Amino acid sequence: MSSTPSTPVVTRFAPSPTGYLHIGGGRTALFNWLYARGRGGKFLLRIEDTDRERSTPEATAAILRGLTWLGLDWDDEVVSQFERRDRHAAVAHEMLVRGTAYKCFSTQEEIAAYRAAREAEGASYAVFLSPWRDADPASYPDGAPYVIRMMAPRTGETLIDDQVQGRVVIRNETLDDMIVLRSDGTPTYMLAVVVDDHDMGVTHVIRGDDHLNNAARQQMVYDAMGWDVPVWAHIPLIHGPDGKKLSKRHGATGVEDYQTMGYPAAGMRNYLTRLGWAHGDAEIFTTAEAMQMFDLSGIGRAPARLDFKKLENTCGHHMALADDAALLHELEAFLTAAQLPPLTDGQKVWMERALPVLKKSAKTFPELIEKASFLMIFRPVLPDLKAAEALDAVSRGILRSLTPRLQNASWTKEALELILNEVAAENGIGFGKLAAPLRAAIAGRTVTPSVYDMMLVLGREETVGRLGDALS
RNA sequence: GGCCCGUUCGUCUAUCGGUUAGGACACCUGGUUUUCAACCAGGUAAGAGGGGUUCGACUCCCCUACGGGCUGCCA
Repeated sequence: MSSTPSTPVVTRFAPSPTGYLHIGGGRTALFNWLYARGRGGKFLLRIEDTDRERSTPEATAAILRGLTWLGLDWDDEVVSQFERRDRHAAVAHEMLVRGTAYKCFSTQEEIAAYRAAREAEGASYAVFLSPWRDADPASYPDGAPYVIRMMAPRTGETLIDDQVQGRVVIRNETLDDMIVLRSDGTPTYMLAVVVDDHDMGVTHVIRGDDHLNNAARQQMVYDAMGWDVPVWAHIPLIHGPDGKKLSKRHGATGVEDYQTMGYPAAGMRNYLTRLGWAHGDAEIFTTAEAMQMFDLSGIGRAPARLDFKKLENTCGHHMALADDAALLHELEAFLTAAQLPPLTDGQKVWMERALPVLKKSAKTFPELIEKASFLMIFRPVLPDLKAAEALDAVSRGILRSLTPRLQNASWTKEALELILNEVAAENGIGFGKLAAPLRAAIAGRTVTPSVYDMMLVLGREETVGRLGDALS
């Protein structure tokens, strides 16, 4: 590896804008981001939009949104690969001058025929060997279209010294002279990535292991141009819960899907970091801690399966750990993203009071809202079937005796505790028998946070009001 | 087909030749308790199979099986 320890780290994420940000891509971006940020380096973003047929500005916007939601910020301007096509072409021609590439006039039909013939011979592999590789320029056909092919070594082997996969050896005879410039003058991906990574000063290429084989060919381009080869780190792809490659039939594959499902971003980052990477027994950590700990050697070599239960658990920890004000903001952002009605001013006040308690037991925003349902509803509260059952005649009588005492109580947990215990004792019932109808009257349902927490959040006026509604 | 990569509890993983193979999620049991959670304590559960190397293999090598990737004038 040519980059010395003193070289500042530069990583990049380079998605193709052909759809939303895939969860696997999100994790790749996260790894690159953590690696750079943990070392005071740069994290760059490049959009690989050279395929004009499939690239759309909407997809680019979706990718940036996904990264932003995940909390991954990038340095410098976003680079468009397409806009750099002239530079790519210039490099291809420079390779021609250097004698590390050549013009090939073979047509696609000729290439197909070549392969078919080799296969008919029973050849184990059929890399195309261009007849123009060693041709005399004098024999070039006039004005015929041509591609520029890299003059790859035909013998020996190429070594990829990969930080995750180890030393991977690829025999050069299994690699063909790949095309670097198409007959229409546009660069191919293999050329464009190398030129861009070099020009952008990328020192560490951390990407999916579907590129592991490509690395060998790309390394040849670096060599052909006399450029420093970056540090390689090819990480395994994420699989679905069934161990198969993650695809649409698994459901959520886009980063934004996870946002609308209500996972907090911090939990998502933690989970994604831990998926396929480990640092001893560290499980729950902040992003700052992740930056400290993250290293290439901790990345596993086997594809990891997505586990929603663990994702939820991890998110639960981060929900509980979250700063209240920040959590409220994220909750509001979630409501918007999920196209749910925003909080009213009154609900917001209650939510601020409820958050310190509710966040401890919720794993996702939908769950948080579910637990906060008692403050999302308006008077008069309509009890559901079970709540109505809890409000039988006897219970209503007891609540009736409770109400006046609440009107004069100081609104603290201790004072309320005293009153409720007294009322329960006076009626010769356990606290549970009192809490059930009280809960039903306040929340209209039988599963809620603690009655004290609800009363404290709602305040005296609302609590007494709801009791009155239920008893009238 | 060829080439490349991978395989430890159900899942994510620790281990980097010598451990009762550890942790986390999930699951089960118990505790706490005003409901549901949360929380606390405990428990079940793993080295794909077969050969080597070695005093000793989860760890190193080979084969097989299974999974994945690449094999484009896509990225």
